[in-house]
Amino acid sequence: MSRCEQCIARQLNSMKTLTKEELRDVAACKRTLYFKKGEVIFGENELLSGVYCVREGICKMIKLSANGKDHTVKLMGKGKLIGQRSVISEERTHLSAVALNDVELCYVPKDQILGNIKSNQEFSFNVLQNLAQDLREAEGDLINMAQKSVRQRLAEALTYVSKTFGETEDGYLNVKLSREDYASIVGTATESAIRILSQFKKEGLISTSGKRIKIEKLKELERVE
Amino acid sequence: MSRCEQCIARQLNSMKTLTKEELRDVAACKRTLYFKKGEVIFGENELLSGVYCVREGICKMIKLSANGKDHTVKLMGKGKLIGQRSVISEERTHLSAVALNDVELCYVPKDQILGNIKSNQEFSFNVLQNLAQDLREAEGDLINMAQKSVRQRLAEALTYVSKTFGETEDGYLNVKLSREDYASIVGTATESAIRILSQFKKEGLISTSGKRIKIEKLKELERVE
DNA sequence: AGAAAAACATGACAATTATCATAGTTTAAA
DNA sequence: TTTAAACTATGATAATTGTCATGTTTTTCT
Repeated sequence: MSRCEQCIARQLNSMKTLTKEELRDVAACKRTLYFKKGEVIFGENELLSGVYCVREGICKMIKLSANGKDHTVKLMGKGKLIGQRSVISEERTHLSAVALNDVELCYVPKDQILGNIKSNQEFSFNVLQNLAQDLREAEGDLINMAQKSVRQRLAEALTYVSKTFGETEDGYLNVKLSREDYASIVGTATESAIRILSQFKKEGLISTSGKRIKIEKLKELERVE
Repeated sequence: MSRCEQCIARQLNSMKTLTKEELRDVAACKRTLYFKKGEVIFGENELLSGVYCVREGICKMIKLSANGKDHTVKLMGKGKLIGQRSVISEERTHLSAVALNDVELCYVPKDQILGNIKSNQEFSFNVLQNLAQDLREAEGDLINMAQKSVRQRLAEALTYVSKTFGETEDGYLNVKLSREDYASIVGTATESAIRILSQFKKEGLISTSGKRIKIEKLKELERVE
């Protein structure tokens, strides 16, 4: 009952370079897993025996800190591969993966992935390009953290969520994140995130309905100082 | 007159997985370049036609910011490959590379590198593992920036420089960095870096002689709060 | 629908970090 | 060796961000 050929993920990541036969082998050993909002897919310092491909929903990659306030390093939406880095470098995980909402994941054993890396040149190069891209993004985030204010970072987080995960017909962000989530992404205290979002509201840059957020002035938000 | 076989860099990066023949081809098209302290190897948003391998000296990868204060993303010592990411992802550079002291670089055209990636599975996988490693480090830096104080980050920068580039027989750091350099690495104002280094001195964690720095109490420095 | 829990909001204050100013030191170049 | 330039040092003050406390609103669960 393998349907890897039609899987959305195949359109979105390195899997698209696999041949029909390779894909059939992946399908043969994959498993579909479901996690509810808040459930932990894996923790820090774990050995992974495979990678997870996000088929539905969003996961957050987080790092716990001493004071209990964790930092969200990145959000993984549809088609993203989780655990790829750890499997490739054969190290333990250094981040946890947590379901941000209800998610459906496709689990592929690492031997299958590594096997394809060794045997399929195109797949291997595609994974390489993906990692290079991830690296660029990580360095970009690092620079943002170093050079921009909390206010700027929060504005960017909003536009990022809008662009990456889209908006409903009435203009609200598709993804519901709590203020605490935003604080964790931006790297600030929850109260600071709340305060700044309140400012954005007063300035008319965004509006809210409950915890739903709507970006009113994208251009201005992108130019926040 | 190719001496790639003996090159120090061959011990330290993916080049070590190349066959004798491949290495000979690399040697045939490589060029050795020299840059004096402060000279720019390449700037931001440039297209690279090859990668640079550090044979002697240290380069810093920096990102310019609006206010003129740039951020040092990483230091590249002996054996590190500069520009690898941009060449692999076929994007423009997003960082500049600047000589931190006098450096000797080995330039290898990108076709040579990409060719080896396509043809030598072991080389390709090694590059993959290197990128995965770089990614882990970048994410680690991001988390440090988000979760730690300037004081903690500066303490880490000192131990990092000590571990990575070593010390002279009399215990001073091999690499001479200005306070401004440290500030740029840590992501803070130069005055703040100066102030905190002064504190470290008062606390006996380090001592200085001119701009040379000696770590006196490594353990305590690693545990700075 | 109603109660409990979670999330949001905001004030007051503290801590950290940045900025500006000014002076002393070290380094490097003439 | 002298002299300018660069770097280091430190105080005073401002700006940003974090913490604690408290009350309100929204969501969730029964």
